[in-house]
Amino acid sequence: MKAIGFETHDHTGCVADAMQAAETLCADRKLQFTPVRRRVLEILLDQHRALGAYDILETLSSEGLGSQPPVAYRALDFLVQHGFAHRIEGLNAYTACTRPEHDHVPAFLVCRECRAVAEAETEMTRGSLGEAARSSGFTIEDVVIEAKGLCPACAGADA
Amino acid sequence: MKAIGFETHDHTGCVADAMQAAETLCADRKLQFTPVRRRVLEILLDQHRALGAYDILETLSSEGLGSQPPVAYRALDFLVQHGFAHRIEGLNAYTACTRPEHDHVPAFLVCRECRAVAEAETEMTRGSLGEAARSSGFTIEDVVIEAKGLCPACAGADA
DNA sequence: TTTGCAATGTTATAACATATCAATCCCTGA
DNA sequence: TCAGGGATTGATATGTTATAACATTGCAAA
Repeated sequence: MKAIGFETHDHTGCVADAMQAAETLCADRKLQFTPVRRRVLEILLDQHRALGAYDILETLSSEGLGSQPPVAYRALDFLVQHGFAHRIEGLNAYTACTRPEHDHVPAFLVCRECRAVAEAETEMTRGSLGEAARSSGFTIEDVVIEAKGLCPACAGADA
Repeated sequence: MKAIGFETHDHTGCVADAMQAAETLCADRKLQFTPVRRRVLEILLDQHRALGAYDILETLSSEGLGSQPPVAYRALDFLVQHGFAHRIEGLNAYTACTRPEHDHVPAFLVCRECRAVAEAETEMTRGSLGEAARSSGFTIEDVVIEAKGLCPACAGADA
């Protein structure tokens, strides 16, 4: 139970809502929202920060849901693939998506201390990068935008 | 000897120029441009694509310049720290900086096939992200922007 | 000469990720 | 209802990237 977008909020409700949304989306798209996948998303939502695959695996393992790396990676791949989670490249870690409903190019604010993650909108992206790409004949398939720094809580703790 | 910005160019000259620039900058800033550091930058420049630390280590090792991982990582850290190279998070790899002279927030076009890397300018960045950061009290220290896709050469090879 | 400091050398291990193949589940059409 | 096929899981092994920890070297300032 940490920061989300670095503000406090009704966390229990936020997790429940997100899980409900995921259930619905999976049903609509005829995706199998299996126990492991469900639980991994729950674990990610519960934290609002980036977790490594092995962090997740540890929790799964303690709950008898699987103990080998592929278990965690498969579930994470599924969640990322379908937009329920994002991979944070700068940390080799994963975080729940705060807006699974609509298609977006996410940008992240990632705290290097506590690994809290806030997800921001980005209008641009296709703009300045898109031009550079077009003019050189490069085909963009995916864009990653991550800002690393200190969240309010950790900045305060330092001072 | 591959693409740079995905166009052909005078590669020998480009490497020599970049090395010369690095020499000068190190002298100005009283940085030790040691043989291993020099050679690693050369290796990166020679390729214009992202190389893993172990790729580099292999070359170093074959030349008697060191055979253990820390050798490569230390040199890469130095180069990245001082702006002579960038880390490509999306590949866990490294590439030479094409503009070490001026301070910039780089954006990369990274080919997922051949790992060729083009470095683009970004005017914005501080803009939309900066606002989100400010309003939530987050302190940005570093921004990573990477677009993954297909370079012209690899897109052509597919078709 | 001593002391300090940056860079190296060296070993070991941590952390992250995937290939492979067998077994099982679950939907769907006959 | 049951056979087939695709998706998912189980399990083992291994590959890849990165760092901790500690010893040593080399140079230069005090």
